[in-house]
Amino acid sequence: MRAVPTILHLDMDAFYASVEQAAKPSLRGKAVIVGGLGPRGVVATASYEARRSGVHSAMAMGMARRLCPNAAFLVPRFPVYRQVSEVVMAVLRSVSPLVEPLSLDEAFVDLEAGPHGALLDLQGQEPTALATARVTAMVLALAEDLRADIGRATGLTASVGVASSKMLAKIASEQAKPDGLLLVEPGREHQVLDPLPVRALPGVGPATAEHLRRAGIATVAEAAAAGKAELVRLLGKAQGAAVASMAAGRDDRPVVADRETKSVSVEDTFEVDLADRTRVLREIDRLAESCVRRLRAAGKSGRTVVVKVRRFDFSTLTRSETLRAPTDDPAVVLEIARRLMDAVDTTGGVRLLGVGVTGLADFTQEDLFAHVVEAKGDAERPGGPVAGAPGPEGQGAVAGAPPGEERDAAGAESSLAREPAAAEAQRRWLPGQDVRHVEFGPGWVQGSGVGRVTVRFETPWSPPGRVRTFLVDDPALEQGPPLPLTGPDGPDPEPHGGGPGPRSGAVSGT
DNA sequence: TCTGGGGTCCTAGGACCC
DNA sequence: TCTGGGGTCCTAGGACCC
Repeated sequence: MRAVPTILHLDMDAFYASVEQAAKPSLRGKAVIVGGLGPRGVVATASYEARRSGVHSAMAMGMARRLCPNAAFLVPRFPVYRQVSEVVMAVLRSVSPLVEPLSLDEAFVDLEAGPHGALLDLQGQEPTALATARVTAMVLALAEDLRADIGRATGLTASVGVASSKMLAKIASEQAKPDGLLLVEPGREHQVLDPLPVRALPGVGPATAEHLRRAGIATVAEAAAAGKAELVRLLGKAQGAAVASMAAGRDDRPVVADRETKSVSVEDTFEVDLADRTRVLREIDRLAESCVRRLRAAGKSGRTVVVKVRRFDFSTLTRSETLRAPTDDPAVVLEIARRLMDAVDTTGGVRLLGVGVTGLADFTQEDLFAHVVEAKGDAERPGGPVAGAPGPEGQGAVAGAPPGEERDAAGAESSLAREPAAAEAQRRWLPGQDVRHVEFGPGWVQGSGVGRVTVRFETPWSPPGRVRTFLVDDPALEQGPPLPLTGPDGPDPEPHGGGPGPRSGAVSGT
């Protein structure tokens, strides 16, 4: 807990949806929903326009479509989000080297570690009202500059919270949304914290909140009043103590810049449950290879292999095996994953499969992939996609060939090769995806079906563009590269996304 | 409406060792 | 013959976060 509000939390507003609105002029001011578009997809991000219809993150896509049928439903474009995220993090590092990213769109910054740290430090002085007011004014100016810099660099809006701890900085940025700034003055922490539902505390999710509610604890003030002993009794040692501290406003967690990766995993939910054992094992092979490729791209090896199975009824189990020494050999991981799978009953069908590696160590060997790859199709070749660059996310596997046609796991022919043309077209032209036409230039897929694909031709820096329809196999149309958000004439002066105009202020006297 | 994918941390029981 | 306590590792599951 600091005497001075020098921890900053920044959160991009409706990040994925705002990137799409910036990239696609025709979507600005419209409801945009980004997520898995298949029958089992969920919402990753909804624009504020879509949220007005009740759509939110993690909602089943089916429900989102019913609540907001006229929204634009788009597949996520992670390479673009990653690129924008790097720009955002670079702007944050211009203020202080101590930046802790929490995800692509969120980070903590420790301002005391930066060039302004000395100025902000009260240097052991009494935190007089005057000194505190001076520091508060400086931090507010700094944070407002930061938001403006991010607007200029990305064309997007961000919300910022500043406080004397991580917890309060994060709560403040939440309250500032969208496109706002909120600073919690030292001494006013309880004013902000006490009335909030316990759910607002980090680490208190639906299950814990329900547990506390049954014990008559609904707000942070009530949790604080309950005391540590009672909370430990209710929630267990670690969580009880954590909730007691947080509720009392105590949070001394430092901002940590370089957190080590502890596990790597890959999983896939299938559009239709897998019933066939052979198919299940083939998918395990694919996931294991993909997992090891990412492991090696990160320069790591691991000791424990984990497989994850979600059955038709959503019951989920994991099976793991630990080696004596870490490996990054795909053949080893593959063999263990298969063996673990042998002990799992999949009667009734499998909804999701996953393969992961934990117990990571820092080493890689070269060329272990060579022999595994030989019999595979182009899609699975390593060294194609750059480290960590995903293919289409959340695509899973489409219902494959009918069971009668299944070959054994070693079969050289991939199921993709025998996929019906219509299904192949469906996966080739996904809404939101970048395309290029030899005559009309760059655009994006608006939709496809019955042998046609509809494309809107526009770029981040053009006015809203026109829509044209093509045959799905039109040779003039191909996948395109994602375009940068900032056009040839430099960044857009008007940030997109967010909602109402900027707001900022400090929590001070009532 | 029907529930993604990538992670982190904690708990608890049993094995094993001292 | 009956019975220790503590530490560490492994496995499985669950809550939580974005």
